[in-house]
Amino acid sequence: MPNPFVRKLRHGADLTEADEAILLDLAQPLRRIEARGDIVREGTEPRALVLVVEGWACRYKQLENGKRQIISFFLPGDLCEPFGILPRFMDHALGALTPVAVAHIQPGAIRNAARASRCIEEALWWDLLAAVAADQERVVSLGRRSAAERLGHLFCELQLRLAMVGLADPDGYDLPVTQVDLADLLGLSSVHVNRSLQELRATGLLSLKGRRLTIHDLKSLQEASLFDPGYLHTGGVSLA
Amino acid sequence: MPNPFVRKLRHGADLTEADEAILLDLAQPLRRIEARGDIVREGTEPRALVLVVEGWACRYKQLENGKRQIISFFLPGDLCEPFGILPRFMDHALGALTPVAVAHIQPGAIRNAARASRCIEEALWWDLLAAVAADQERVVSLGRRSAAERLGHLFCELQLRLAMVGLADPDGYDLPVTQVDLADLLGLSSVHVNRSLQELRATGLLSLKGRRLTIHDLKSLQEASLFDPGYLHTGGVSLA
DNA sequence: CGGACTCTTGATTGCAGTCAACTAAAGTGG
DNA sequence: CCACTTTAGTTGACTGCAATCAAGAGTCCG
Repeated sequence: MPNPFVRKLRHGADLTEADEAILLDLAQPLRRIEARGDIVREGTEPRALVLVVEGWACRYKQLENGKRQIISFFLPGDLCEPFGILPRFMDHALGALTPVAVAHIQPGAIRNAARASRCIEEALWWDLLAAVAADQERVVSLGRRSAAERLGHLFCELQLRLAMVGLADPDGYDLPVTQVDLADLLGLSSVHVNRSLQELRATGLLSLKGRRLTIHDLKSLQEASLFDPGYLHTGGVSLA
Repeated sequence: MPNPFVRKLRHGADLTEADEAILLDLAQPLRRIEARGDIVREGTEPRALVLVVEGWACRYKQLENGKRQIISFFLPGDLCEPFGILPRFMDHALGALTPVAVAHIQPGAIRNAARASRCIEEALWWDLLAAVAADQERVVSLGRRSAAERLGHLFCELQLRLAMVGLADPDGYDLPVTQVDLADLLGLSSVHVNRSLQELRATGLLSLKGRRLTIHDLKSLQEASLFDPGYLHTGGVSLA
């Protein structure tokens, strides 16, 4: 299986073999982090962009009052910050939800790759746009969707994103996170996540057993969760 | 007063006069939209990036169930989408909260400006990072902060952002939006916003009368709202 | 076979939503 | 200039979703 980063970017532009070689080169030396470890701690000065190659990670913030909010999930192939730039310091942390392997990339190297190939540039911008769209859709979930809708919506989103890197079957995928993680992403308590999951199972639209999520009726689940399958811009973008 | 776009970008890099001239040129022909009108409707194909020059605007999504969620506020000087790219279609709408004046910019023109000057490139990336950070902080608010904290946090954020374009006094600023708008941004009902505002006024940290917000004790308000003044990266970024 | 998570369930509490009525302010038009 | 309308803000009563607290069951793993 090719590198998930390359594999995902193919959805954003028609990459040539040369393009793919450049990208593959970027995603090179791997660092492994154990489950629940921090990839980058809050408040530190980042030295490189983080690309997730294996496992699931997240961006999160630990509040003074003890609560945790996960801002985004990162799947294999996901860049944890916008390409092209490094923040002066981390205003949030990057954490591993499962054991992960990451690559560290210099923004300069990515910008060079983008300059070298119009397709790479297009693909990277497309990826950035999709990441931003997913985060914004999370705002909508947190603000105006019920607990069950939030869960359903997330499951639809993950189905799409995992499919792009070949990690989803047509009827579901492995969901290697705990209910506490889901709660911290969706702004709920873990108890309420548990009850809402039961509610979803009761609809017959999906099953969740162990770490395996099976979606029996994606179309209906999307409707029930107010999910718009187009928002990740799977159709690409235009550099205009 | 100089153009707010230029004025804001000065915080992200040391722009030369030539840089500023280029940016000013981009922000040129103005289009006016009445309060509550749409700048760009959801589902349409955008033809240019939108830059807000005067007035307040927002990104929002209208749900099937009738609810509205505002995803971000845009102040004078704000670009409504990441520079450098156009989405194929709008998965959300851009609306005017007050009468606004906007400029339409071609992503190609912006990318050219970024290529022409390292400082412009740096400033634009810094701006993108700050916009993303603000959106992400909103996720934290929606997920894990109480109603009063959300309001207080927002007021602190706006103080900072407005100050960057010279639209805030040291002790407050004009807040030209309704309580319904605030509710739709913060994921609350307007009734609850009203009550939480009274609660905030009762603390003595701020007053809000008519369209004028006065912050009596910014430091305390920041602490009460779990606000981290550094998160907008006012210290700049590094292209590394 | 502990021990530590994770998940599940029950009981209770409370924050925030909904519904509804009313006030105040600001237009609008005859 | 004054009825009339519209919009924004305020208040009260009630409801309900989701948080919290607490305890028990299931699972994984050293």
